[in-house]
Amino acid sequence: MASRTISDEDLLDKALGLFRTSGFEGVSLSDLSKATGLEKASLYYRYPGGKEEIALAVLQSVISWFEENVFLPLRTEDISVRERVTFVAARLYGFYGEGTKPCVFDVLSVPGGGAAIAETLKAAMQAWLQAFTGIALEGGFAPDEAERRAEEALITVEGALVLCRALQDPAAFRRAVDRLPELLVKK
Amino acid sequence: MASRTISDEDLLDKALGLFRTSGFEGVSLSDLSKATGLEKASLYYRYPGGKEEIALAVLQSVISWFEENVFLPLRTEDISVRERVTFVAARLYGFYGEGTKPCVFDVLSVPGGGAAIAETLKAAMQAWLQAFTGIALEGGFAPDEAERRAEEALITVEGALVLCRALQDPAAFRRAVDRLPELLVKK
DNA sequence: GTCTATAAAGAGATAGAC
DNA sequence: GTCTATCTCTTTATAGAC
Repeated sequence: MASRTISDEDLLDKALGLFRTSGFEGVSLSDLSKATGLEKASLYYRYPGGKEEIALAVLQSVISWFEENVFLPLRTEDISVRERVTFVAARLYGFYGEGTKPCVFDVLSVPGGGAAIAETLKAAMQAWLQAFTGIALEGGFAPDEAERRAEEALITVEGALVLCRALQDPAAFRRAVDRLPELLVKK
Repeated sequence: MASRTISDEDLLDKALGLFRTSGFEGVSLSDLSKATGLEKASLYYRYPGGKEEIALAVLQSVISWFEENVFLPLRTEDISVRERVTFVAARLYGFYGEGTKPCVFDVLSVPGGGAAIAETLKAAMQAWLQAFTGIALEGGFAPDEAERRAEEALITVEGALVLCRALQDPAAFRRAVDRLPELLVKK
């Protein structure tokens, strides 16, 4: 029963599922082993840095997803500014499982994962903020107002996900996502 | 060197400091022992249920704080509606260390603490939502709009704290708290 | 009511076979 | 490249002295 190999992509996807719901400290190598079908030693072969390196790779894969599905579409001028925001809102709605799946940026920002994770996280949030600021500028707001609204939009997404998790009810996330176009595009 | 006793209040306050920053899984009994000055066996004597019972007691003490400093002031008719919101905003600003201290409702909503914690958390968030809805009604909004605004206000507080933690910068919380009066009171 | 001491289970991590 | 086996440290939890 040799090589029950799993692709890096699938592996990180399984790991993402664990980390985003249980957090860094809440996930053990045994959990990762069970979820991926790889023994612990095999996980160390692929990620010599252990759990921290896996979490960091998860984070980077999520950042790639954002670049492709959020940051890039917001800059793509094929469609109107409002349509871009609506498109991205739909992507985010899916990525967060209609409000049922926590934000890995939020959950992994709880200390325990080490400095590399904290710094990667910080950069990711800054990039997200910048992307929202950019579209708000294109949406017709003055620079200061655009920054304010980008921050409010990001707060809305993250805050709604916290609310949904605590209330055990995803409904607030639907309403939050629906607010994004009004927040980022001037009428 | 016998009874280096610590009051329940001080004990839970130390425990709150640990849980709100590191989460349930990120805090060990050794951490609690160091922070409180009590040996682990003594912690079990006071809280036979161990870490879960301590976290639950922490949660209940925070809920008591909210009843006294948020829910009750919002209902107290000595001062104007707007003044009540401003007062509560200032209390929240202090409780969250000007944006430097995470929300224990957020952090403890990550699974791992057991069902009792999850249910207590849910009830706490519902109570907070209800308190904000009440003041928004008094603030001059129609029932539907009051509910919407209460949710948005709660999302703003929680989301801003997530942002501050990830960005390692408390500035957004100041702006979030300042938005509460406009959100909950009609001009 | 707090302590020391320790049990039992689980964690992260590595050696070496295949 | 994945496995089995094992090592060490930390975890939760309890027994029993004071």
